[in-house]
Amino acid sequence: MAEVIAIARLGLHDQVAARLRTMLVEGRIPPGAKLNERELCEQLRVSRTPLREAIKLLAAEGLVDLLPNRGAVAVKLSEADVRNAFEVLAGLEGMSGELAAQRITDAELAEVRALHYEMLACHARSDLSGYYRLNALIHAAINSAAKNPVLSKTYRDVNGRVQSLRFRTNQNAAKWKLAVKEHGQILDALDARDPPALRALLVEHLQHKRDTVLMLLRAGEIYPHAGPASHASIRSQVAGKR
Amino acid sequence: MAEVIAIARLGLHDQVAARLRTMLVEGRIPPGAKLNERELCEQLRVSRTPLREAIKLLAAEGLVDLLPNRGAVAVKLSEADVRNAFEVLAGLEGMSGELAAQRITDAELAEVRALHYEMLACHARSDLSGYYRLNALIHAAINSAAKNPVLSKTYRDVNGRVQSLRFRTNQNAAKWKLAVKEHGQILDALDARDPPALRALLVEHLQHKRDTVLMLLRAGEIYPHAGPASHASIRSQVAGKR
DNA sequence: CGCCCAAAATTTGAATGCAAAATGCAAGCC
DNA sequence: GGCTTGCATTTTGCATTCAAATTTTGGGCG
Repeated sequence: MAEVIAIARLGLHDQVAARLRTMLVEGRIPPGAKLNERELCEQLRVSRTPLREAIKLLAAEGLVDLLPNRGAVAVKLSEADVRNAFEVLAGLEGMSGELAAQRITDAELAEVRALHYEMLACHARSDLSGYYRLNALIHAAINSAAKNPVLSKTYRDVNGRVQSLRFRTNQNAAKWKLAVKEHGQILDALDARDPPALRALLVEHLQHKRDTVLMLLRAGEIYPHAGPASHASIRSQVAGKR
Repeated sequence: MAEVIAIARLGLHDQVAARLRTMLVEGRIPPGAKLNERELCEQLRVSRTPLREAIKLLAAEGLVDLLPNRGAVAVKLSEADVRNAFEVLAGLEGMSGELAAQRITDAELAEVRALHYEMLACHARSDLSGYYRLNALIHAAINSAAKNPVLSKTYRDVNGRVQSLRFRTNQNAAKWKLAVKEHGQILDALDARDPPALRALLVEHLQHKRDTVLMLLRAGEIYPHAGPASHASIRSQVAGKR
């Protein structure tokens, strides 16, 4: 009997962090909101200690800003923050593709192809949430094929910052179709083991995603209706700390 | 009166984290060593709570591995870990250079040049530690000139993982001279605002640094004499978590 | 003599308690 | 009447305490 129990092998602070992460990404804790410790304590039914540890973790991940003696607030990304994050993300994803095209195994490629077709199925059914799930899996698979755990972790870190925005992005049909087309080209480049091509495609893919997010951000469809200037300024200062 | 006082506005856990970081980078806490909480508590004269928070932070930064219910250990980088970290670092630095060449201001360029000459002075005097300091400042300046805080933070995060190795690297004269020559070319490319050239130079520069570190790592001059296989395996598993 | 199991001791994880800082409010002052 | 100042309340930060898990050690058994 080997791995009978793999449950509860997780620190409490990790569970709390995971739940908070979900709440932040799904917008249940709106951007700019203060994270009241006592409130969250009784809501999550845990003590303050693991909660505070979780908050520290999220601060390191960049999902909340930690103001000394003033608690934590959910980050409210400015347009510049989004541009910066996607710029880095594009670089990392391009790098990931370049390496994946060199190092991917036949088995891994087959799996990516399978996921790709599943994604096409979701697109055909207009199953947006399923599409997003598969989309994330495909990118994760490519990332994994790059055979560089440090790269994967770094990508996850940066991606976590804009994940909440991507989550709320409801693409229009045209954008969606373009994204699907790009995914086809990505698969081709991967199949041809063409590093520069894959890099270029992924960078372009991310740029399109960035444009979509920015457009919705400007239209105020993501952060419903709020003054973006207020906390955005401190945000920038905090980002350049240490 | 604007910025008269900006003192002591630092949380205790941050101070502790900073000291631990130094201890780890300088090797006062050797790689692979267990971090005993009680021990460090009386050594740093703080309670366990801020210490634990600091350790969690360092774990997020990748400087220590956090084993559930078993405490933290200082990371002992395997050769693969070093390769991976430098691979990402080269990508980030290349990206940084590409952007810096586009966005650097004349004033920033002048400052980089000044730092460069200071570095040459250190080289002439065989002042290694001064050289390292200036070298770090130059790279930070280029990073800063890229005008992307997310990129800067990401670079710092990844760099922190191998900083302890770079710190212990005593270059030989030939390697040193080559590095200085490369820095000259880097300055030229920056001066010419040539993004692709600067990218290529920085990537190459990082690769050379990687080779130097790897050579010393293999020779056992960095991790004096220990079985690298033991903890390296768990290290890899831990790296791919979440 | 070596191996395995069990109980003690150490160590980590979580909860509570206490002190300090910040926020909000109200009264006094200009 | 608006602004500042002092006090009360709330909230955060750190220390201490309690509980759970792990490692160690001692003894018994094969």
